[in-house]
Amino acid sequence: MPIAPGHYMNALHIPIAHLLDTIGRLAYFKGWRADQLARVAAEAHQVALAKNERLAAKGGLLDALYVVISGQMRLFIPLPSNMERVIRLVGQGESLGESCVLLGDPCPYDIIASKASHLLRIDALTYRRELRTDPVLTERTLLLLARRLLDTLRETEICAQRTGVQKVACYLLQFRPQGAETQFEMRLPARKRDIAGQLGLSQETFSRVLAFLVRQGAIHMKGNLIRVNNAAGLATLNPTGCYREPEACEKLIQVNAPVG
Amino acid sequence: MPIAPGHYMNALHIPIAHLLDTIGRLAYFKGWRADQLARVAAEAHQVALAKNERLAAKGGLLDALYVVISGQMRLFIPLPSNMERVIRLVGQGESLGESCVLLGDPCPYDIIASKASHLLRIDALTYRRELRTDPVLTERTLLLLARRLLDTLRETEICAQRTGVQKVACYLLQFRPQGAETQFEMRLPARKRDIAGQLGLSQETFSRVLAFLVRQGAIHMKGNLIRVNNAAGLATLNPTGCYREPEACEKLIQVNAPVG
DNA sequence: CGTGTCGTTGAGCGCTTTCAACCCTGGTGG
DNA sequence: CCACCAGGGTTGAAAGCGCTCAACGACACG
Repeated sequence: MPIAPGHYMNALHIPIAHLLDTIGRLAYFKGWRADQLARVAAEAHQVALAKNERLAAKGGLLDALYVVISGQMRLFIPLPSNMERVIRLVGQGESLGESCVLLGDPCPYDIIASKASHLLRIDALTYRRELRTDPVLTERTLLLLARRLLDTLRETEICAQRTGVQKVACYLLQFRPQGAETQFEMRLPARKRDIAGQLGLSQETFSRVLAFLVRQGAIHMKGNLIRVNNAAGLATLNPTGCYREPEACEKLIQVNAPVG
Repeated sequence: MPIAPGHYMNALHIPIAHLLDTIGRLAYFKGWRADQLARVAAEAHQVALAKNERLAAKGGLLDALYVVISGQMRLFIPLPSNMERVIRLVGQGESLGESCVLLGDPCPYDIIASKASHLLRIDALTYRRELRTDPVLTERTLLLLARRLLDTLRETEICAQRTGVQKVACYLLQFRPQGAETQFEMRLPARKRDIAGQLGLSQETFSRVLAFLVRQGAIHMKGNLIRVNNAAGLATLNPTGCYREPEACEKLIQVNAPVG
């Protein structure tokens, strides 16, 4: 349902009385002191975004920290050919914009709501004031950025793989739980098109690779739900030009030891 | 020149008396208090690495912060097919390892000396103690990681470009100084092979793209020194399969408006 | 003058992209 | 209840681009 333009980005959906409870339950604010939460709840603004509405553009100014109350935001670098290189998908309780606010740098990506979303907007001045007056908070933020940097490097590693099969294998194996040796289930955290953009693939190639893995028996797929049958085999799968000729694949399956 | 194995990683090259002055001049320690510097100089160890010697392996433990006193370190993700995806080149006065030390996570890349190098090794306990006891230092580190995260995103943007020509163009334009509209000079900060690894290209492709840009008149190259003739033109260059057939390129140069 | 490192060039293959059409599902309104 | 539509996903055919392997050239060093 489209929202009237004037309604964008300034709706107040949660009554002030309940806002404190709501944000107190968000993962981002875990461990904050009561007085800090109260100040943030009093000073922060709420932002409502319709699906596909843009919060910021690459190169623009980002003068606030945002915390996702509900919905999902998509951070991506727009490429020639209308493709998107997805940097991060930000879900409920996660934050975005720390680096830009702290350094005053222009936003390095486009930010768009991938679903109808509800954000908390913490002004740059407010944010920096809270950090400055509480070393504990500064340290927490330091750990947050360290974690995000390592996450980004993991993405880089995935994208560095040469073939699509290797990329998808690396990506899926990220979700393997502790102790799950060979089999596990997972759910894709976004549209396949966005996952593809995260792996540096076109959605068509991503689709083909998944279909190939299903044919090989390495995974089983039903909508967004994926069951990995052979985690060890995934990493070593040979992408031998196989996902173009279904019939040639059938032969290969019979030649090689079946994975299922 | 090979160094005796026992000599690796424990040589003391700078007398204690001069160490304090030496590290005080490094960019990383800019703004540190005298007493902090003194403690670090007293407790840190010096590490000498021969060219191509490894400091840490991907997946291994990294239990110290390192600051480059001299030389250059190469951080990269090893790929099947013996290729390297270079994450970062760390030069004099720069540091590495913050995220791993702070989070206790395994090292996300291999670390190898790309030249004979001299490092300062600050133990994890020492490092965390200094951070814990000085909020100013914590805040400085926070800004450092924010900067590094944005730098990593810029690398991601470069690597996300579809064609090699676009990658190289993006990479070169990074070095454009303020106010330099169309022309500027720069020096490649490492071996071409490592730059290629940073762009997600093979060294052969990188070489071919540079040769193509020279033929087009977009740049001029002499060893590691590159002069960009037409910054605006670089970004819009069409990679039309041209760097495979030199004679076909010649025609294109005459058809299109010459860039030089 | 050998030797090793670094960079360049050539030929061929293979993977990914591109553009296109098609399928499938859920929501909507008559 | 069903026709219709939009969004998301799948599949096909063709072409482009980069990788691989190999050989060669340039240069510094001992």
